[in-house]
Amino acid sequence: MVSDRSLEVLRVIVQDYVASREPVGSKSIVERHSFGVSAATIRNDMALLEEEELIAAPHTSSGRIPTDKGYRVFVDHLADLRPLSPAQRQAIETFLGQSADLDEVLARSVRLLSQLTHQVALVQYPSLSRATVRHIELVPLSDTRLLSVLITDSGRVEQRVIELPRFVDEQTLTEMRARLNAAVGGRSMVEAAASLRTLIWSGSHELQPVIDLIASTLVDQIGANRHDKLVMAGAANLVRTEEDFTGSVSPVLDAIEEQVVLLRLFGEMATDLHGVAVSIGRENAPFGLSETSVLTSGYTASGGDLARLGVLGPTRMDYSNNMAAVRAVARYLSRLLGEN
Amino acid sequence: MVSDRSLEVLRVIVQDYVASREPVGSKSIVERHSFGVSAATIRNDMALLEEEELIAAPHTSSGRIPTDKGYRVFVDHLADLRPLSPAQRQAIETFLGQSADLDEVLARSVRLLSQLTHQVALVQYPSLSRATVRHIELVPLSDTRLLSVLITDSGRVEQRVIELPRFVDEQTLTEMRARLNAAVGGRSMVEAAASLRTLIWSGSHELQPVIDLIASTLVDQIGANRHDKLVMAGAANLVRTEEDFTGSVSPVLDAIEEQVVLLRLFGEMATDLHGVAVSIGRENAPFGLSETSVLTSGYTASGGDLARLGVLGPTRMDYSNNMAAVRAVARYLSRLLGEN
DNA sequence: GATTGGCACTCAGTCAGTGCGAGTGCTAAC
DNA sequence: GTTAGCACTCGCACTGACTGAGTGCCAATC
Repeated sequence: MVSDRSLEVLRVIVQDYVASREPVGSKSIVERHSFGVSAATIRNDMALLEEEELIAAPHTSSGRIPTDKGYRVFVDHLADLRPLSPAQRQAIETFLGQSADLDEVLARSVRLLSQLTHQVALVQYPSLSRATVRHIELVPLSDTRLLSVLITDSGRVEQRVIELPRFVDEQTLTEMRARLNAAVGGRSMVEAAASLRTLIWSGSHELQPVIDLIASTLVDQIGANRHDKLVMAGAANLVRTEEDFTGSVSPVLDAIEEQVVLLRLFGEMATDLHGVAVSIGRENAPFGLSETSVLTSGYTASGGDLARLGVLGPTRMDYSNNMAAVRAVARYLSRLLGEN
Repeated sequence: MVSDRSLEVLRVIVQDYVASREPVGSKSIVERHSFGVSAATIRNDMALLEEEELIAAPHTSSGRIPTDKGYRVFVDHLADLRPLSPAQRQAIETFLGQSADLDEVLARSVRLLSQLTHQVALVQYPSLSRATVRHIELVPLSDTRLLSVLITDSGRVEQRVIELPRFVDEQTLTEMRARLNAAVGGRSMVEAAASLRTLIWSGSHELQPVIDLIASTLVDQIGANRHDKLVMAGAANLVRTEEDFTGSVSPVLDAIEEQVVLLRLFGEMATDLHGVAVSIGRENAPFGLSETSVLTSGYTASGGDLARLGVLGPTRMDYSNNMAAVRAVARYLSRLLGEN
């Protein structure tokens, strides 16, 4: 069994290795930390940790570095969620303080997060699922082109251009607009979609195909879950930490340009709702990210819509700081978007 | 004076160096190309080219590589705009064939371009300047929160959430909506903004501040030129070509995350309208991109709105292919968006 | 005058050999 | 359980010799 001191040794190994990028040896531990015991004792502890596969030696005779399992224990039991520095808090305030539309807020959040953590930051768009339809607008762009705009009570807007099979006059359009709004206004997205699917046009029969087309486009807009969209920032940070990857970073860069992969990863990490979920190294192997760690946290937008944000970087990262940053930004974003 | 054959030598030096990443020597030239002269003659030509600073030797005794100036001559006089392969044409068709909204089209274009060129691709959002206002919609989100939606005839939509100082009933809102639409409907962006700035509320005096607030927000929306926005894809390609940069790629990655820089660069390259503009190596020094080349071309969206797209990569790149790809995507995009 | 063959010279890259030092593992003593 | 001592390992940095691609120049040739 690993003793308390052994765990303490693991902690300083993780901390020192993260700070210095160099395998840490027993001697440097007793130099830098006051354990009150000699290097030999530390060595015994390290032998224990190695037996448990919490640390490993890159070469036969060199310092030790944490394994994925070691990081896991560190994150689960040893990491103190270091509170953000005043400067960092300040950064969040000034960065997100000014109000703006959703796109803008998320774009700023992701940049902020990448600056706070020096890693690649990711923010998922909130799902539309729980919102209700506030308003539908139909705007003629030309004789046979129509812009349909769907507005939800959370203030989100989806637009789509529709090619009409035939000309529709302004008068009819007004009627259609009224009819559509009556059918969906105030309803939840699911209800609204159902209502649209069975919409019957009370006027001229010839217009039924037109209204069908519009309705199906709107259903499409409702279904166009922005949940499958995410924004990213700080790719440069990956290159800066290139030495932390045994191979090349380019497969990692490939993976993070493949949004689908990241979304699946985000999905699987959705267990822990408001805490920070951490997935380390080989745990991410199914996503082609076996040398990276991913920290995510959930945030809630208006209407209880849920999404995640997080950072991605080499397993050798400052978990304490990054977890705190992810949590702080998620909370701040929840507050900012929850106000609606 | 550099003879015709010398220029031909420059061409093959550029081509071979781009293909092999290795300095090319006189011997390998006569081996791979049928000049009908001996290596010694080629050497004389190369001495000429070196005198003109079109090629340079990395080490005293090694093959030669093109200088920035050499690439410039190559691009201006020697590059044949190699037509895209059928597979590439096919890719463009399938990638951009399906209709979708602007965001989606641009997102696809940028990915396509990065795949065709294996470089970082950039697409600027078209400016709103020449569009006219089609419609303004005001949607109450709560008692004191209002969503203002601005729709242009090019089918673009700008939204903004407004905090009202006081409650405004549905009736009044309808009047305001009508008033605003009357003031701006069908007008160009510039005219609409002017009209909004001087808008007087004919009803209750108490509501003047409210309409002022809404009007100023709308002016803001009009001014929110999306021209200052661009999308990027293929950052991974930069890392893959890392060896082509003498130093690190990380300053380059920094620069391309700084959208402002790229937009300024795009702005300065706006000379050549429909051709492909090329900026090579040190020509980009003011933007911190002195080891990269940028190829851009303009495209036109609906209403004559103009924007640029292009690729960015190491000076050692396949100019012929990339220029052709940039031009092809720009043309296709113009056709796709111009239809509106 | 352009082209060519010949030849000495340069220099980056590679590879093996060497010495150094940080760090371990083990054992015996405390 | 802790400590000191010591032999051993092995990555790393350094060195020096060697190789080969490639040049520059000159005299001969077309």
